Amino acid sequence: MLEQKPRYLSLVFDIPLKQAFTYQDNEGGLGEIGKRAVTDFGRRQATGFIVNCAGEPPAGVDPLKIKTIRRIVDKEPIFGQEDIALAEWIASYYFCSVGEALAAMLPSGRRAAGFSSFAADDIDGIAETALELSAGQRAALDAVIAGADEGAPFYLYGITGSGKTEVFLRAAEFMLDAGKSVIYLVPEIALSRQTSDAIGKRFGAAAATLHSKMTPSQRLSEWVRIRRGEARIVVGPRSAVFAPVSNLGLIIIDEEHDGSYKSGSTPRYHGRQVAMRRCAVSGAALVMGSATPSAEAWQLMSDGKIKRLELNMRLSGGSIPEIKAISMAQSPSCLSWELKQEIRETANMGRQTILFLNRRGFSYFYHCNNCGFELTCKRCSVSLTWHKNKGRAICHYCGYEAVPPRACPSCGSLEAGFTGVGTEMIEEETRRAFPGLRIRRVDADTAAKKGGLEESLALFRAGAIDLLLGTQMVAKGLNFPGVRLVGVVLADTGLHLPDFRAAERTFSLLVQVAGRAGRYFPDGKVLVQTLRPHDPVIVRACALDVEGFFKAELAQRRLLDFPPYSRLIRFTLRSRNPDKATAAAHRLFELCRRLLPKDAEILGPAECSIALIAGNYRMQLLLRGLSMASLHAAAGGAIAAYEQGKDNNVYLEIDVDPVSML
DNA sequence: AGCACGCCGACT
DNA sequence: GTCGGCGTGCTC
Repeated sequence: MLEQKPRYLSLVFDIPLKQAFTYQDNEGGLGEIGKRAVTDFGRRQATGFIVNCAGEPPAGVDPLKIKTIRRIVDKEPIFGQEDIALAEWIASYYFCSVGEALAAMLPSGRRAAGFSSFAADDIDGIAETALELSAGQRAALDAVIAGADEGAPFYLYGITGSGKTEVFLRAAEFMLDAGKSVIYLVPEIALSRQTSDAIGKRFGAAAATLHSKMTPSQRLSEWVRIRRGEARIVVGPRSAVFAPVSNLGLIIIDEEHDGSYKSGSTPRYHGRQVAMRRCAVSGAALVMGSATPSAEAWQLMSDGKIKRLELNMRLSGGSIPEIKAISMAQSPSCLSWELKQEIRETANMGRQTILFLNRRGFSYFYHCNNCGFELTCKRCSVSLTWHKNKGRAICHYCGYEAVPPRACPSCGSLEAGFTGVGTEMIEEETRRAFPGLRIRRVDADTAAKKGGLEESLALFRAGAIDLLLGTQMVAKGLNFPGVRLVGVVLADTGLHLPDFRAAERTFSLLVQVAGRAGRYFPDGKVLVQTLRPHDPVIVRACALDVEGFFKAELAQRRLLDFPPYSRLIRFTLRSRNPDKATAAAHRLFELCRRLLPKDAEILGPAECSIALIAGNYRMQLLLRGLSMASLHAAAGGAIAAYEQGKDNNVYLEIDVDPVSML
């Protein structure tokens, strides 16, 4: 009996519409699940993904409205059933459409990571041929191999230079030998030509790389090599977690704590979360690693849900540099006498300095210059942000408002108020203090210019620059042999962002900076300027006391019900019209309140920390609960109801497990 | 998200 | 008199 050809195709599109659209197959009848098709969609043409084929149109579709496909794009399906299932999981977990999820899984993706990676040849000890393993490395590798099919993820916890990379590579080799495929995730910024080249040399033609400097056609050809099974180990950033490998055996997540694993645009997925899902579905092993794990990972390790493997020996025997906190409490200048002295000395030695500012522009927080007191929200424990127009300090989590005290509430000093520090200011002052030095500033603005960052770093490496001044991005490029001194201009700026992860990020950054400094210039010095040299976060970072930090930080998180002791879903409502944004936020709040489970609560609505972006006013609402499942159900219901009576010109953004609260 | 249709303000 | 602002509605 002749099998009836399916004539009706269900297509999804890369737009926020969650429904599928039915089309008739064209004459050739080549429509198949997993292929793309060009269609007439509304008044334009659009490419959609075929997610279903049937002999009859689905019920509820007006047959008169059904159009015919223009053409089928792909000869062979680009997505298998398991890829579509993963996209459906992403769509339901992150509240996006299946089409948006599928688009993100493609090599050219939705906006291909626009970040410019730079030539930090941070090969982190990757050797072309396998090195002799230390006892610690051997034990870790054996554990990974022995437990590879048991299900629980592994975590290689150890300082920079303890040889995590070599263990990752050996585990990868083991999987490749067993006929399986490997995905090796690295943070966006650290991924350089040299890193991928080094891994490429180690694995030869079996390796594929997907990095941000590649052209779309290069990405596509790598993608095809992976799909065909020619490349079985894939190295890349967040989006490489979707690499179309068959017979997945292992996913590696290097620098697990790194924020670039969380997507900043729809679909707002977390690479680690997707990796866990892929591994769970396929039975593959998952191995992560960092010297400074995320609080979530640390908690899972404490609970034994992630197996912790410690690597605590420094292979090269390199020493940890002296890390010193310098109090800026009474300093009239943003460069302390001591830092200036060290810069001068370094220059006299013919060596180089990196000055590190962990935030661009200005940030304001209330601070007492006499005793170090800071104004924070009692409920949310985040800094209150100064609103000049209202004359009030406001909590951006719960909306709490306070009139900032004239005198310090703690010591009564009048030397209290809102302080701000910016890159431009530092640059100006540094140039004034050291007219003879060749100084270069590197930040998002200067890096935006084509090759601006590359050029600066090349000049720095060549010794044509004496002092490099920059933001986060220089932190990962600290492996310049000519550098002697690393100065953190003001550690507090990151510490006082209105974000419950502020301490974690500041700590992590300082430890990473110090770890690298010691690795690449063992005679080096690290000076950390701070308004509060006795702040436990600063003290523990300078002592590289990760255990101590997490003990205190997790106690605090538990007290305030923040992750990892709760889960979050964040709603952002933006509109040109502030009243509409506010009204929409209150309406969504009401809808959430009605559906809210017992073990959950709503924070807000409140203005976002950055309340006005590009003419859009932003309000936020935070759903917090013990289980993501129940939060999810409530959020889903609220969103559906919200979209029924859609307030026009208000855009709703949903962030599940948000990483940045700004 | 696009894209078109549609109705009110300052310009060749 | 029109160009153009963006509010509204729809996409098989």
